[in-house]
Amino acid sequence: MSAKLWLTQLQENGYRLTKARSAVVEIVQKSLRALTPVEVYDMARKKYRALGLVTVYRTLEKLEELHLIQRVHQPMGCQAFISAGEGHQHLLLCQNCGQVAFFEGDDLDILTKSIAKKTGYKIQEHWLQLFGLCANCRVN
Amino acid sequence: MSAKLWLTQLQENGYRLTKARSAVVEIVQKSLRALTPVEVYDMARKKYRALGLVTVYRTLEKLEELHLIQRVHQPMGCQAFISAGEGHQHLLLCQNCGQVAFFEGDDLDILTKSIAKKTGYKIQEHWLQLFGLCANCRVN
DNA sequence: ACACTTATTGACAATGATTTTCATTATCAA
DNA sequence: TTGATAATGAAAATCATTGTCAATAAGTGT
Ligand SMILES: [Mn+2]
Ligand SMILES: [Mn+2]
Ligand SMILES: [Zn+2]
Ligand SMILES: [Zn+2]
Repeated sequence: MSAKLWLTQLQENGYRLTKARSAVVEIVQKSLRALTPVEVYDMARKKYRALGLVTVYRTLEKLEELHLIQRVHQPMGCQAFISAGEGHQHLLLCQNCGQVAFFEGDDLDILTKSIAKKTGYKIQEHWLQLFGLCANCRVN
Repeated sequence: MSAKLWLTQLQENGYRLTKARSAVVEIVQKSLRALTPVEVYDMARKKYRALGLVTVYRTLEKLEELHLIQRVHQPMGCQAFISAGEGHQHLLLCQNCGQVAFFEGDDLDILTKSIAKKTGYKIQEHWLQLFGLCANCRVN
């Protein structure tokens, strides 16, 4: 999905198209690693100087609401966002450079059924996240 | 593990045994759901009125350091702690009452190997967390 | 039991992150 | 072009966490 499409999505949901939003979207959409609000602010201000940090927060809020981005939880902190995968996907994070890869096709059915039986819980959701080293960082 | 054992652990690691710590430990150790620092503060103050919130933070810090508690990440927030499981375990959270259950015996080897091959990543860790309804909340 | 050393405490202040308020501005439908 | 109003950035407010510090209490040795 391109930045243009994100902006369209915003418009289609009744939000106006502004320079501030464009700048934020452009940064977040193409980032390969999760960014914090301040990081987005710093980077996006290179494209649009007048941008305010508050607007970054507000824009991220809307992008999350539209499922265009998702929050990334990490040992070091949980306030970073990354362009969201489509459908049911999971994250694989490089512990060195932060690069995020998506993967799908996990089959946790057997596991969840077994856990459900053992614990008596009705399982409705799961979070799975892998950590490691990306191809680049692995060699260096 | 009992509250008494936690206090012993603290002592064995050179920390002194105090009323403040006892109160915090007693609350956190027996809780079936993850508690935030303020929740711990409110609950522990019923046992020890003079307790300060700062001490709760400091005690939780030490308990985490000794792996007696662990941070719980949830959609609503990531600043709650629960008595830690032993060894490699995962969490199962009740979305209604917050009750936490541990489980082990997940076998993600096949999955991680497949992902490693596909992505080129070297996988070193994983986070797995299940969400659902506990036996009680399921019926009510 | 007592005295001594020093870790621990709670109050308060400082910081950092996020949210709210508000007057001004810019978007977009008419 | 105009007008209604969503969106903006600055500043202030709130909330969570961390740092400072003088007073206190835990544990050690006597
Ligand atoms: Mn999955
Ligand atoms: Mn596991
Ligand atoms: Zn990397
Ligand atoms: Zn429940």
